[in-house]
Amino acid sequence: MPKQTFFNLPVHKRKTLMKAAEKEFARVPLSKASIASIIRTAEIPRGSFYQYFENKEDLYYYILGEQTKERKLNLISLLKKHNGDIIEATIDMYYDFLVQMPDEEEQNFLKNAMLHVTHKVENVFTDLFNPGESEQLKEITALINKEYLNIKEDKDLFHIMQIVTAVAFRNFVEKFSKELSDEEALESFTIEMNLLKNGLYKRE
Amino acid sequence: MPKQTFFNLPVHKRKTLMKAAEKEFARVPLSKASIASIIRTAEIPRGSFYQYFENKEDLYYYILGEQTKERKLNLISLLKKHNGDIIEATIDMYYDFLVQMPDEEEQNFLKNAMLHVTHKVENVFTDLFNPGESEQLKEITALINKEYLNIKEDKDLFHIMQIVTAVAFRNFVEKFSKELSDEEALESFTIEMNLLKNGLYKRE
DNA sequence: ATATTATATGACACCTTGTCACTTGTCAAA
DNA sequence: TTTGACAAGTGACAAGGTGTCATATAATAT
Repeated sequence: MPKQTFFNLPVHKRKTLMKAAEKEFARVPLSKASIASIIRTAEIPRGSFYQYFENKEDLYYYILGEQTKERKLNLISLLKKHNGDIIEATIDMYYDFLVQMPDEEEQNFLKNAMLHVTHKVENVFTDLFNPGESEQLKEITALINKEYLNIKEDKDLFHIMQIVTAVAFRNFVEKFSKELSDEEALESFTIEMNLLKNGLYKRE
Repeated sequence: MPKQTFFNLPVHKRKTLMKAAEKEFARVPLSKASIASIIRTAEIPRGSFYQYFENKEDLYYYILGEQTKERKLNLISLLKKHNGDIIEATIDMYYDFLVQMPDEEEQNFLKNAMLHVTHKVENVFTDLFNPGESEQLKEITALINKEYLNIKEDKDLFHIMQIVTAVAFRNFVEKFSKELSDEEALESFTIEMNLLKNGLYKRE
């Protein structure tokens, strides 16, 4: 987490810094990103950077976390739209990602995040459904229609969400790494989501 | 890929170098690993390193690839043991990983690989089933008993393998990141594998 | 007005990487 | 055995990065 000093900053300065960081993380993956480059762009002295953040990663995961907040809201509205059908909501979300992704910088940022995933990055994405989190999680689980689902106990819901996000995540990565078109990516994704719904094994 | 020069090296020297590299990659994740440290341990000059490898990553993915070869053989034998039941074979493999993992260094190496996954690392793991690969893939797909599976076309098999590996992989990462005991990890994994078999959604 | 605390700053020590001019080894042909 | 050509070995070096710290400055409380 950024230090308090960062949050005390005048909005203008804070935004400039974030902009510069996003630009750098869109340019190259985290491991190749340099603080030097960020502060050059933002025109702040080196010492100041360390006044605000522990290090590169601190800043990076902060940005990623902020983005997740928006995505969480999106998921909630999609669950409502699809009567709590978690798979349909996920498919819709996947579609939004592919088609609605606005500027190129944001796309590159995501691409770099996906291709050079660290566990933390993946968590930020799957944290959409992570237990022990905010009240938002409760809102989400309440929205999920368990009628559809093949679960006995409540904790099975957690496993289902783990599976859905793991597969969805992998599909994003594939989309970028194999440079699939939106249509190809969506087809592949839909096939896998249906396999998840119905089971990989034949019904007896 | 390492350069030819590396393969021309006397076995002794090559092994020393690999040992040193494995040690370094067990110590810290790829992004923090340093060539300087490797050559210090292996007692080879800096210039030589670049005679053998493009860079850190080149060496790293080579090691990871070598390890995959062994794992592939393991999978083949497990498929035979389980009559081509891909889920049962995967569960068995997961168990082997957890329980049979020999020395601590190998464990740390894997841990670092898992927690700081890049797309390439994940691929090395899922490449167990990647299409377009060796004849071994044919051997593996031939071994898989499609009777069990809920597939119409042959390409669905690919999707099934993607799903199984994505979920298995995620489970490994969770095991390390949440520091689960072998029993906990295995329980979670088995639940998810069964959900995959039978489907996340209720049968109508 | 003064003390206290928060913020800003950039030079610095230290570390890494990848390169390159140069040395050394190898081996087949003369 | 000499020679020459090519492969391999070597370490100093430039370029660039990180995190820290002593010092300067601003802001705030007393």
